[in-house]
Amino acid sequence: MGKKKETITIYDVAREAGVSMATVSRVVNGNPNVKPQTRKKVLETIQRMGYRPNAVARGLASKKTTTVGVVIPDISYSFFAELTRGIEDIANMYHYNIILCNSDLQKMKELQLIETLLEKQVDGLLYLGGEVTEEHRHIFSGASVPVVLAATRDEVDRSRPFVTIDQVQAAKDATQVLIEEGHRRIGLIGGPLTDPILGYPRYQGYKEALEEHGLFEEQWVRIGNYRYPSGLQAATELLSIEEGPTAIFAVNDEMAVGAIHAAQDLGKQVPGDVSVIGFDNIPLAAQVRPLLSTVSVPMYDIGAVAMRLLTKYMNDEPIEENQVLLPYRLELADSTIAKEVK
Amino acid sequence: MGKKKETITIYDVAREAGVSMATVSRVVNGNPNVKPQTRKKVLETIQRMGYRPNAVARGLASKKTTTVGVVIPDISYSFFAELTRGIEDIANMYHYNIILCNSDLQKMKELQLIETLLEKQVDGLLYLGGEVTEEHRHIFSGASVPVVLAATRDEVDRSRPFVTIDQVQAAKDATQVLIEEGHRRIGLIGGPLTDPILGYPRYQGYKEALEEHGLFEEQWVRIGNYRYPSGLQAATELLSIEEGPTAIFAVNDEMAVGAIHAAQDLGKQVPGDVSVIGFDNIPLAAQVRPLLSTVSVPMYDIGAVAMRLLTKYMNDEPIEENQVLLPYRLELADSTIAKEVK
DNA sequence: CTGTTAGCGCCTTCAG
DNA sequence: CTGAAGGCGCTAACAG
Repeated sequence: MGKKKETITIYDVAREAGVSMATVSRVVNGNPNVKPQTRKKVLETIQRMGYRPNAVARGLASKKTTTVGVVIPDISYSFFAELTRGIEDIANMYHYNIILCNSDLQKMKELQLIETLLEKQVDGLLYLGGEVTEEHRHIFSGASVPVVLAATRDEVDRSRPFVTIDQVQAAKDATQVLIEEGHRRIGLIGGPLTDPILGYPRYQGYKEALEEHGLFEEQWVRIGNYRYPSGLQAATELLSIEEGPTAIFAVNDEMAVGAIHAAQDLGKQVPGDVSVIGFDNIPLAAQVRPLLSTVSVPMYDIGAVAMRLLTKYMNDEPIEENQVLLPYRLELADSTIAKEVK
Repeated sequence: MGKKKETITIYDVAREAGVSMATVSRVVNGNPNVKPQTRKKVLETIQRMGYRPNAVARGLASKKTTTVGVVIPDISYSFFAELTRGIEDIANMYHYNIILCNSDLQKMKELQLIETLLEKQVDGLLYLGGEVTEEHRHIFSGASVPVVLAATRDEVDRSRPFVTIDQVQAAKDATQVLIEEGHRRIGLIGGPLTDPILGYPRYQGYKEALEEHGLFEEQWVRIGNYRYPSGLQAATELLSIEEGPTAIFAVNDEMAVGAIHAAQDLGKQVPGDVSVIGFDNIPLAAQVRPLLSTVSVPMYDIGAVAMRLLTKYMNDEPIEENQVLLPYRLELADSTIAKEVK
């Protein structure tokens, strides 16, 4: 390991094969302007010498690294893991690699990572799930490479490309399901309302749906941190209230499953005594009893579409739509009573 | 977006600040041999001109990219997502970035990705969870950068560094728990026996434990693909047998949870009628009722330790141990009867 | 402490 | 179809 092999370069191959560096470069890059016979000879000596092209040198000379930067809140969240899979698959398909960075949604860390990625001369940048502040806008617009947002959007710079879903409407639809089931007291397990990406919009959708029926009551709102334990706890509180909620909308699946277990731990039946609906449709939703009703978000597709959009920018392909709201779907399973409304 | 800004280089800064490129390079790289006053002046003009160092050029000149390659089976598996988080955190701490590649355990894809990563001049390589074949050994030993294995090992080249756990012993311990509970018919939901990394070793541990008590019976072995549905199905089969198993060891948590649900769907109590124990201790294990007993594998630590080991190689630090078997722990919860044996 | 000078390995005109 | 030559932006001795 770590042997300091004397690196063999394009120059060595050229000498060995009796051609010029330019010719070797051409065959390495699949340039058609090479006589088949010459190409064959070069290919052979490349093989024989075990030559491996240096992508860094190529990057410096060509100003392309075939690498894209991906800034993500936390890869251990299955939501983002799924999204990243979509990104990587498409990236791979177009022969790009991805540099993955976890930001934990810390603004300073995000900005610093973006800066680093730009220094590394990525050909494009994908910024996932985080807030877009003034500083972000500044660095994005100063970048010489395309930047696409995924699972988030910029509410100020309306021209910034993005791929996500309509959070407000989806949350509204989910709440609507519970209303149509006849519930009058519907609790929310939300995310921080200071979170402009998920927390607030989903709260807003919930609120709008209830207000249209005069059912909104602040007392049934609890705030969690998107993780299972917080859902468990919030639901335990809500369900311990005398004359409390008979249904709960949790703004993501982890918290929703926490809510189901809270109900069960309190001896309540789901959905008999309490209906629960989640959001995202991560694998966990199908790995719990009762199966969780949820808003199915096309996580993989968000990543894939965002990456595809980015490749279009990087290759100067024509772009018809650079701001896409992907469709979501209500996945009604066993934690609510109503089945397949639509 | 994508504006072709005329790139400003170290040379521009030097001219503007009235110093040489070397000096600018020094301040950019924090070299102490610069008069404070000069440093200040340079820093100012860097700031003013909005100069951004080009890491590709630096990489070519210094032969270091501060980037490591990570080849992983599938980031959407929470096991690997967790592991990757450990890797990235440590990488970040040492100022490295990671290029992440999913291999889906396809040998050809693995080899091709490794090749690409080496072309990109990564300073080191982390190979996770996959089999190490002759071709792998060949490319690894030909690489001029260190390669560390994580969550896998090379059974042939006994010198290749790795970080993982003792799979056989852990599986044996898990099985032992069920034996000590008094079960005589213990089913296995395993992975493919052709999988030398997880499938076979965990099967082996199961088998050894049972054989020591004369309890091994081929008929109670079922093979899944590590995913929830396969566990559900395998368990449904096992539990439908007249005089079938009264306990099940699933070689990973997803399948184990599938087994719990299979039992419940058949009207059986867990652990009253059937005990279930899993393996890995992914978050899901704590998000199911009853809480899953499992073998707790330090996923994050495997990643972190492997990355730390890699940094040592990359920085030529002294290395005391380059093959580490991390400790695992039996996490006995509610899907088995015995509590905290130790 | 600071400047000069070679490259790092490859791509890309531009001639021929 | 092929070769020669000039960078890409930066680091790393080596002088001074």
